[in-house]
Amino acid sequence: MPRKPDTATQSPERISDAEHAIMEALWDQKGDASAQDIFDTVGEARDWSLATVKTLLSRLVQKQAVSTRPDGRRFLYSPLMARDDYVGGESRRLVDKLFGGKAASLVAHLAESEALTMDDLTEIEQILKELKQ
Amino acid sequence: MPRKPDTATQSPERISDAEHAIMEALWDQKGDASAQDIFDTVGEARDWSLATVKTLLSRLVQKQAVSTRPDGRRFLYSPLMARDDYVGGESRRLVDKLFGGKAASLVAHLAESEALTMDDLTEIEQILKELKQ
DNA sequence: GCTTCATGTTTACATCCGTAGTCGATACAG
DNA sequence: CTGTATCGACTACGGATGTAAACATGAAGC
Repeated sequence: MPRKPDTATQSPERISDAEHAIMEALWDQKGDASAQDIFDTVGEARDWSLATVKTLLSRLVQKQAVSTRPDGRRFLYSPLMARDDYVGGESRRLVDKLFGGKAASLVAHLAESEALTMDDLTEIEQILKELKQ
Repeated sequence: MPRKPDTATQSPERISDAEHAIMEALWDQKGDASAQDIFDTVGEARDWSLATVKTLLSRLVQKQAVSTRPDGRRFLYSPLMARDDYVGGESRRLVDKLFGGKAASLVAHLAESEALTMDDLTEIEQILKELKQ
C-alpha cells in the first residue's frame, strides 16, 4: 500500500477526542501547566485518573502537539499548536468531508436545519457585514 | 442551546470515516445497491478491495445504519439514515466540541479565517435573507 | 540515611478501525 | 452432474484510542 507522504507539511498528526480535551485544558491554562494542573482541570469533568491524563499528555508530546519544559522534578506542558489552527483544521475537514469543500453549504445546512436561532442569524449577518467591506 | 436529548431513538452508533464513504455511495446510488455496485462506485477511488467493501457494509448493517433486502443469492443494501440527519449530526458534534454549541461562532470562525470566499459571503447573505422573513 | 510522595516512563488491555484473506454455500456454464 | 465464479460470513491482524496500573527515580521530610 503506497501511502501518500501525508501532506508534505511534516506531521500535523491527528489529535484524538480525549487528547483534544487535554489540549483545551492547556489552551485555557494560558501558560505552562503540570500534569497535575491538567488533571485538576479535566480530571473531575471527564472522570479520568491522573494516570490517564499522563498518558494522553505523553501521546500529545509524541505527536508534537505539546512541548515540555523541565521544571525541577517535573515537566511543564504547553501547547505547540494554536487553538485557532486546530479549530480551523477540524472545521475544514468537516466541510471537505460533508460539503464538498464549500463552507457556504455548511452554513446553508445549519440554517435550514434550524440549528441557527434567530439571534444567530442576526449575529451572522452582522459578522458578514463587517467582513464584507 | 436547549438541544433535545439526542433523538430518543436510542443508539445512532458512530459511523467511521471509511464507513462514511460507503454511506455516500449508497446515498448517491438512489435505491438499493449490491456490494458489487458499491465496490464499483468507491472501490477505484479509495483503492479498496471488494472484501473491504463487504466488511464495511456488514459493519454498517450491524450499526443499523444500513438495511438489507435479499435479492436472489445476494443482498441489496440501502441506507437507513438520511444523509441530512447524518450531516446534521456531524455538524452539531463539531459545533458542540469546538464552539461551545454556538453555530454562529463557527460561521464567525470560517469568515475570519478566510475559509469563506467573497462569493460564499454573498451566497450566505442570500440564504440568510430568505430564511429571515 | 530511610520512608514516603510526586512524577515521568513502561506496560497493559479491551475496543475500534482500516484493510483484507479464507470458507462454506449456491447459482450457473457445460 | 461437475467445475467454477459469486456471495455473504467468519477470521485476521496491525495500528489507534480510551483507560489505567506498575515501576523507577529523585525530592523532601524527619
